[in-house]
Amino acid sequence: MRSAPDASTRDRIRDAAIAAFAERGFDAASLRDIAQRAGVSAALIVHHFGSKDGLREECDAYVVQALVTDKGRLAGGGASAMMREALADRQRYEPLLDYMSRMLTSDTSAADDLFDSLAAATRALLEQQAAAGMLRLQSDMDVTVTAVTLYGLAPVLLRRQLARSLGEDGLTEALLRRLTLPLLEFYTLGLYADDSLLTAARDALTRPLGPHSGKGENDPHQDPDPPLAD
Amino acid sequence: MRSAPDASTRDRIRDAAIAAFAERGFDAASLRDIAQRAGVSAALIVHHFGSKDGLREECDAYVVQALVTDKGRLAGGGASAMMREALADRQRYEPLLDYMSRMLTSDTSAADDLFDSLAAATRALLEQQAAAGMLRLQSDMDVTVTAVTLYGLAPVLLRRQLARSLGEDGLTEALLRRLTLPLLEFYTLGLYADDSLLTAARDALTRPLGPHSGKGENDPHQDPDPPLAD
DNA sequence: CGTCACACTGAACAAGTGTTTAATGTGTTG
DNA sequence: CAACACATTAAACACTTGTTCAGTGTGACG
Repeated sequence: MRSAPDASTRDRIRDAAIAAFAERGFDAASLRDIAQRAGVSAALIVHHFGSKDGLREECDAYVVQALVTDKGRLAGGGASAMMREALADRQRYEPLLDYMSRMLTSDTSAADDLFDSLAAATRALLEQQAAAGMLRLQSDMDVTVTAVTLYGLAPVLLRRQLARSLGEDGLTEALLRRLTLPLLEFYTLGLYADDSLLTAARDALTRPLGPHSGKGENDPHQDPDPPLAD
Repeated sequence: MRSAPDASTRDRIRDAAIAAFAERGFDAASLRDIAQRAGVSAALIVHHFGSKDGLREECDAYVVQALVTDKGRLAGGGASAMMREALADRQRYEPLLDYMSRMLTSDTSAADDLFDSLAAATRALLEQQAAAGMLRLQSDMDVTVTAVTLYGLAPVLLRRQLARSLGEDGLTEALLRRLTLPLLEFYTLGLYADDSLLTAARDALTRPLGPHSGKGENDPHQDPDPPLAD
């Protein structure tokens, strides 16, 4: 993350730290590395932020604010808006997305806050669409909100694999264009042509108790995602 | 000549390393930490694996094999089978899932191999279902395969957030049960009640050139996931 | 002017890192 | 037995880490 040349020293350090943490991870990025990027001494970082952990906390807070709070950027669009923004100003947002990815898979409370914000934005969007009659009736809205949030985040967390798997070089505009229709078809029509899997799972779940209630090889419940065809 | 090398010590070190890497990350897990878990000295690890990086490579390979190759565990079920297995033998698979999560978001070729294996398993499953007439016609099968793989992985990578967000404590069986129907409904019926978003995106994409082809505020293309209601 | 505050630095420090070395045991083999 | 191969270790090594320390420069304010 490159900050404006006239940015305050504190801000330059923070931006350099975000870039370094995003690029190499919190442990691997050293204070001296960050200091060099920011053009200052390592001691000055401690002077300003108290400790490396203090620096991290400030970076966490800044990234959350930049991605969520700031301008209510996500309030309207969920994770998709994030990716569009990232494309529009790639130099600026790429480190933020990298940072966010590392954050979301870490066990920090800042990660929890970020995810909650994203989920809240997703919920707001879905409720707005539900009010407009665009949404199919959901059997468990909390699960839907969480799942849609997860599914919106997956291409960001795994964007390297996503791009590589489809022969693109990063989240290019061409790639997003190629994803658009298939994903919208998925969201509109689903993946399956009939409801055989669905009704089978429904039957299995409503059956009070299986033949032998233990966890056999063929569990009654289908599960997250590519559900099995039994 | 040489009696069969005492594999048990090597294996104990490898397993301790996988647990340590999964728990604290590759950088944060020290050789001495791993050595202590395995009940050996740090020097012995280097003796057996050459270096910490050598140890990592062996752990990577082992995890890939345990998750993918071994018994063709995933060949039939994609990421969903993984989670079911993880539930069935939690003590054993939890470190593997943690390790896999860190692996998939790292920039190693082992991560690429793992993802390719998972995608191949997903493709096999989808093609089998397509042959059985269960699948809706896909406009871009490669995108579908990649997306379904991503969506299957998301609950694993973000399982902490998934569980926390739904008030559960980890990937419990109760949580998987609760996810089953909503997700299958999603895969069977989609999220939206009509195709307004879909046709709007189709129109926008097939329109040869927009009013001003630059990247304006309202891009022609919808994008990954919670698509905007324009 | 003095002095107070503070951004800022190079050098040093203690702790931890991966790795090397020299040595010890221990079993197998000729 | 002697000779060797090899698992195993404690100790040392060179290096990096986050942090501290003692100081320098500079600008504001009396």
